[in-house]
Amino acid sequence: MPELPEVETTMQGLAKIMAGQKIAQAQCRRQDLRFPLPKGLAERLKGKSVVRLERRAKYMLIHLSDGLVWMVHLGMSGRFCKIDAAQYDQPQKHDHVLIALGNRNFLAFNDPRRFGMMDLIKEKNIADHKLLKHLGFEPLDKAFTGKALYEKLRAKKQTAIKLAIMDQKLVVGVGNIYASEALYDAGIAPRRKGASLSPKECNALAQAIKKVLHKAIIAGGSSLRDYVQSDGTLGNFQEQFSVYGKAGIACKTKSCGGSIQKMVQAGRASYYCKECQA
DNA sequence: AAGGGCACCTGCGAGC
DNA sequence: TGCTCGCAGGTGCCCT
Repeated sequence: MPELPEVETTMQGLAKIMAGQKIAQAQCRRQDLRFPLPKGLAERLKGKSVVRLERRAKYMLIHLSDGLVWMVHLGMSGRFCKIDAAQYDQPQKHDHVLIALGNRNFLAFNDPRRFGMMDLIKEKNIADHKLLKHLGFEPLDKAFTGKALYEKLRAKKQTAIKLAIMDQKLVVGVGNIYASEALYDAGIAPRRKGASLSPKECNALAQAIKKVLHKAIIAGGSSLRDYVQSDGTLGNFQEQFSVYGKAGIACKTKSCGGSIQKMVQAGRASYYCKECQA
């Protein structure tokens, strides 16, 4: 479910509730998420204060007062819900980890498919973490430019461009939805080989990635306010999709006369307009 | 060595 | 109405 915008808005929502607060209590109800939860997670969270939160790729890094970092990935179906004391005592079906904060706020990590993961690591080891050290550019960083993308794609001779931009080693945070959206915006066909893109096309694509992610963050942020929503819909952003999930619908570039096509790449749905994307 | 495919799970909607 | 099937927004790892 969550791509970078959802993780970013979830983290912003969490920050409003958690930052500066003490974790008064925690409970883990299932250990078996994507990976087993770190040993003694609940006990190790208890009594710590939340110093600050940051995002790296689709990982949320929650810095605690003892120099540990609580690392959370939402997987496909994970979300944080603000709950009340009653639900803390009687959690819902997929509430796997629960937190009671010093300010009498309660949070549940709910994840039906259990593709989410958590870890607890030392702050100084973040950069070396197995799941973090291979990550590529942050798409919203200044360093992620068309030139940088072009150079990375030199090494991606045979890979279709859609798969290349979803490769977290190249650029992080672009999932299946925003890959289709960004390629449409840049006018590039999803099946093109990565290495076939010109510098100009790489520039258009890098800008398109930034644009679609930024727009989604704004949409999610505006609907988030002071509670943690993250049900994946990001407010009304789905209504703003140009191609994702719109097979058979007329392309919004009316003059092209095309309609949105659906195909499967590496087992995942891709949406595009064959008139507008070459 | 890079790239494709699979596996990990549950829920939901479409179709019969 | 109730079942089965296919599909879902992530990603590490195995196999070729």
